[in-house]
Amino acid sequence: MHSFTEENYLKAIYKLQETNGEVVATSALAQVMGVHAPSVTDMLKRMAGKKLVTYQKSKGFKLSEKGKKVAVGIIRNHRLWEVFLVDKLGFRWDEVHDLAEQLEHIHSEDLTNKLDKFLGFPKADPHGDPIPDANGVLPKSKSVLLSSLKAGEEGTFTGVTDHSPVFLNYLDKNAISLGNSIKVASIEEYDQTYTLQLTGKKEVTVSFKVVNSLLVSR
Amino acid sequence: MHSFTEENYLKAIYKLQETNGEVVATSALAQVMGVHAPSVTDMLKRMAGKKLVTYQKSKGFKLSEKGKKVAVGIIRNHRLWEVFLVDKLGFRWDEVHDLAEQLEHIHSEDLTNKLDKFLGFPKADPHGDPIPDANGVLPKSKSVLLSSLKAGEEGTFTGVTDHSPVFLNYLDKNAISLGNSIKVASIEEYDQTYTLQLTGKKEVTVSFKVVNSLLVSR
DNA sequence: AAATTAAATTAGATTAGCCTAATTTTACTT
DNA sequence: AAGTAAAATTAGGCTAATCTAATTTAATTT
Repeated sequence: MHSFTEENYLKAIYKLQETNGEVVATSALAQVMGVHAPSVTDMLKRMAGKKLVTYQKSKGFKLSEKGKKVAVGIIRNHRLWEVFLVDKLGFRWDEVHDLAEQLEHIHSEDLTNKLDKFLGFPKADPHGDPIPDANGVLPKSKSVLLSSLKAGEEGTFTGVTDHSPVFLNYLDKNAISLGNSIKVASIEEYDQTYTLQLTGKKEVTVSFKVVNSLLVSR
Repeated sequence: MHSFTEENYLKAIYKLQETNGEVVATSALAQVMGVHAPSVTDMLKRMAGKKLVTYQKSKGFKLSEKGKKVAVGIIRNHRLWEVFLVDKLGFRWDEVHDLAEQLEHIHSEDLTNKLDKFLGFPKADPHGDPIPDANGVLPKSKSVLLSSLKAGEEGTFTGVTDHSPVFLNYLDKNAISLGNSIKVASIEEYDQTYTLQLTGKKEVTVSFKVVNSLLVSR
C-alpha cells in the first residue's frame, strides 16, 4: 500500500500540524524526519501525486483527508502496541517507543481490532496518549499542563508531553506515576521551582521544565 | 541491520536447503522469491559481500554460518508470532502466515524472548512446525509422513507439509486437528485413497495427496 | 564429441529515497 | 522599496532492488 517511509512522513506531518498549526514547513519536516530539505520536497511531490497531502510550491503543505486517515491509523497501531508491550510483555514505559515504531506499520484492520479487544479496548497508551478508536476518532483530552496550576491546586497525572526515556526515568525515580494525584504545594518565585505533594503525602521539588512536561486533569 | 529483502532471501535459501539439499540454484530461488533470475544473481553478490552466503559463479550457493543464524532467528520470530496470533488474538491457523511474515522482521532479542515467555515457551507453531529456542536450536522432529504408514498403523497428527489455507480449511472441514490420533483403517490399492479412523471413531476417506501432506509421530 | 537446450550471468535501464551544490522564492530589515 | 537573510526548490548524482534483452556457461541428447 504505502511505504514505511511515506507512512513516517504522514505521521510526522500529522504531529507537526497538531502542535505547530495547520500548515507545515519543509524545513520543520526535514528536521523531525532527520533528512535534508530537498528530500522532503521530493517526497512531498510524490505524496501530493497520491493525494496524501496538498502541496503548493513554497507555500507549505498539509495532510489531505486521506492522508489524515492513514496517519491516525498508524497512531492507533502504535499506541495499541505500546499497551501490549507494557501490559502483556512487561516492558517499561521508556522502552517501548522504538519497537512500536516498527510494529505500527503492520497493516491489517483485523489485527488491529483483535489486538484492541485483547487489550480490553484501552483508552490511552502507557504515556497517557489517547488511542484513536476503530473509526479514527481521538477522544479530546481535557488535560492541562501542570505548569498552569497555581499553588494549592491539585490534579490527576494523566500524561506527558516529553516522551524521552531520560525524562520518563526521572519520573520513575521520583515515584511520579500515571494516575497519581499531584498537588502544587508551593511555587518558588525566584526560580520557578515547584514543590509537589504526591499521593501518600510524599513531597518532591522539581524544576519548571518538569511541570511544563506533565499533563493533569482537574 | 539487514533489509527485509535480504532477510526474505535468507529465509528462502534456508528453506530450500532444508528440503532440496545443501546447494541452491538461482532459478529455484528466483521462483520462490517471485523475482527473475538476474535479480537473484545481483542480490547474491551483495549478500556474498556481506558473508551471508557462499557463492561461486554458476555453481550455486548456500548459507554461511552467519546467514544461517539470521535465518533461524527470523523463523523463530515467525513461529512465535503465529502462536500469539492464534492463541492470544483468536486468528485461525490458516490466516496467520502473511501477518507473521511482517512481524518476523522486527528485530529485538528482548522482544522475542519476552514474547516467548508470555506464550509459555511453546515448542511448535499452530501448524506443528518446531520453534527454535533462544540459541537457535531446532528440536529434531521424529515425525513421518502419514503416507508412510501401512494399513492398521496409527500415529498422532503433529504437523503439515502443505501450509496453504485451502488445505488447512480442508482439514478443518474434516475435523482433522493437531494432536488427534489417526489410524490408517485401509488403503485402496487401485487409486491409493486412504480411509482414516480419527479420534472418536469417525472415519474419513482421503486422497494420497492428503496423507502425503500430513505428519504423524508414532 | 558435437549440437542443442537450459540455466546463469552481464549489460543497461528504472524507481524510491536520499544526498550536495546551485538557484530561486519568500520574508525581514533598514 | 531595496538589500540581505532564510527557506524552498531545481539540477544532477548515488544506492538497493528490480526489470528486459543479450550473452555466456553448463548440462543433456543424439
